Amino acid sequence: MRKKAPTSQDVARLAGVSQSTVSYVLTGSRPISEATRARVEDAIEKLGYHPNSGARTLRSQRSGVIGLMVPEAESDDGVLMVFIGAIAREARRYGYDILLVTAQEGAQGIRRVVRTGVCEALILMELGRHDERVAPVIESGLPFVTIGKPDEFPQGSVVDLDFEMLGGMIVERAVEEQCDRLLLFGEPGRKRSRNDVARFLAGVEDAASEEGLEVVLDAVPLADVPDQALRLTLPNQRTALFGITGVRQVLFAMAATGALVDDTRLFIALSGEDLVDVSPLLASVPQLDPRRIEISELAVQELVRLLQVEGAGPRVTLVEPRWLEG
Amino acid sequence: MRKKAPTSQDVARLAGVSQSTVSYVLTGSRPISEATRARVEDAIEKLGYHPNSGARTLRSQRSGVIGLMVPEAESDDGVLMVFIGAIAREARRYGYDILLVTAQEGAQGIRRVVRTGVCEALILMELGRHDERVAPVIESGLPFVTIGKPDEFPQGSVVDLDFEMLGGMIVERAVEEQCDRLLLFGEPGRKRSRNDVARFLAGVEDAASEEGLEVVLDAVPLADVPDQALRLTLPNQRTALFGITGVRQVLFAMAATGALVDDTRLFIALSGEDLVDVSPLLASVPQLDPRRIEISELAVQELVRLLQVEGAGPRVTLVEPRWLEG
DNA sequence: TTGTAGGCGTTATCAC
DNA sequence: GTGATAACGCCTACAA
Repeated sequence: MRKKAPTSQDVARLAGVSQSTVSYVLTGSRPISEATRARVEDAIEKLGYHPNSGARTLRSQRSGVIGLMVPEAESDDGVLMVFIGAIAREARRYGYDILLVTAQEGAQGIRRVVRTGVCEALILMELGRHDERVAPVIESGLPFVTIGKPDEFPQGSVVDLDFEMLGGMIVERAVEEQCDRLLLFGEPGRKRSRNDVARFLAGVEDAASEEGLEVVLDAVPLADVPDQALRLTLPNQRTALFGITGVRQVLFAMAATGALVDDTRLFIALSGEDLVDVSPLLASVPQLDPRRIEISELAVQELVRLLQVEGAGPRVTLVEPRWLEG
Repeated sequence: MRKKAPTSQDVARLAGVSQSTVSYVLTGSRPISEATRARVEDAIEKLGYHPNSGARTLRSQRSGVIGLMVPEAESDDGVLMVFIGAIAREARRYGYDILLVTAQEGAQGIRRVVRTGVCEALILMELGRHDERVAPVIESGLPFVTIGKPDEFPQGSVVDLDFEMLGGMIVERAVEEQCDRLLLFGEPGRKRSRNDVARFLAGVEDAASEEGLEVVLDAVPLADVPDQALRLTLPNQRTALFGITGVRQVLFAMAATGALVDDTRLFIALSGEDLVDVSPLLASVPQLDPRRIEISELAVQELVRLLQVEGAGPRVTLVEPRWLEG
């Protein structure tokens, strides 16, 4: 048997004040004497009162809900879950809830959550280059933040990893580690069209030409990894191996061929995927932290700023990668 | 510049009917003549009208939002994302949206989304044995479905994998594959306290005693996998290796020691984690599909039934595992 | 078959 | 410092 939730009317009655006073206590939009505030808060506590979301939304035009546009997860995608969890938690810290909008719904879905007023702001993840969902977002006029830097985006704020710096950092590290060559896997060459990959490669190339480091792209096409893993290293050289995606496949193949053993000839560094689930052994491989939690939290904070600070304009925030040593 | 969304009033004006008629066209709760219905739908189309969610919720006490209680994702957890994505998509098919309620919010969070009326139903994932969040859910009287079978749960519906059958299936397969022993990893022995693990082991033990198969639990404690992988097999025996969690770690360690090669002595079968991201080589390992997508969809369908079918009672649905061959 | 009107529970503008 | 009161946009009896 579901009993009706108490209303502010009930609270008012119990506290012996008018209904509007209850409202003012809640919103704090008007000074209230200590005495009555206490009485009202008592009554709220006693009744277990929570303001009705529908009514509040209807009246104030603010739903307290942020729409999160999530990409279609292809098979297991743990990375995504890290973002989503962090976003949801951070949003709650500011009193907002997260509503999922799946990529599958497309532009139509955006239009729906916007027009119905379910969401008062949006966070967009993994936008394509010319994503059909961008138009309705901009048209809606709602504040939004994208995680992942699109090519151009003057209308909403952007939070992303500084991929260019990431490229510079791995080059720098390779040099420090006495390496002559840097092998990049995870198809960075072929996926150059992606904004983040392009920025990463730009960072690599800039730094490499400055340091005189040889860079080999797509040294290990993921499909052929098993065959090629042993050929990665050259005699009398030390080689740095770095990748952001496909890390597990590459390491697995290398483990199978025994290539992981010789660290006089091979320096491995990684980014992007959690490796402890692959093997505790890899805990000692230096990793460039892609800082997904920080990025998620910043995205929420930025959105809250756009929502709450009068006249706040969009801006771009790039988060610096960090070395995590085993 | 955010332009106000059109209201049903606007639609009514444009269609030359009363506001209530628009409402009736939308809800279908009253017969409408073809002529006016067409005019109204035209106007709706023309204005891009979507009914205001706040108003509808306030009036009807139904928000069209399902709360999804997600567990705290420890590091990368791709499995979770599969559930969440499938749940969100299926919910949309029935006109519902998914709102995230993080485990971190605890019982308080449940109470909040319930009392404020943001959610009209709940899906609960990964409940602990005596989860503090259960009480407020039951107290709320809202319909709910749990994914994962708790020990006892007469109040809400349950959808879960049939873990007992899973246990039987791996034993049966091991026997078919001429194996003398079945090694289980992923700490099934130690985690016997978990309901699903307990059911799985019960299934294994029943079938094994019937078939006369030797079963070894925790043969490979995950932490020691590298050392033990080679000792797994015995001469002149064929051994079946099966695990649900920690699959990647075990396989990686076995790859490194070369233990994967000899399939005359080893039969590997797995469940629970996607392995293609570890290596395409593993695509040929037979897997017991834990059917997460089906479970997610069923959970939503079950919840919709509880919501929409008058007098519908809670029920338990167990989904059968399936063999996926490479 | 359609229109009129009341109210869902808030917020916020008037008054006092 | 506090109390009435008018919307917010929709649903749904009640009339016609």
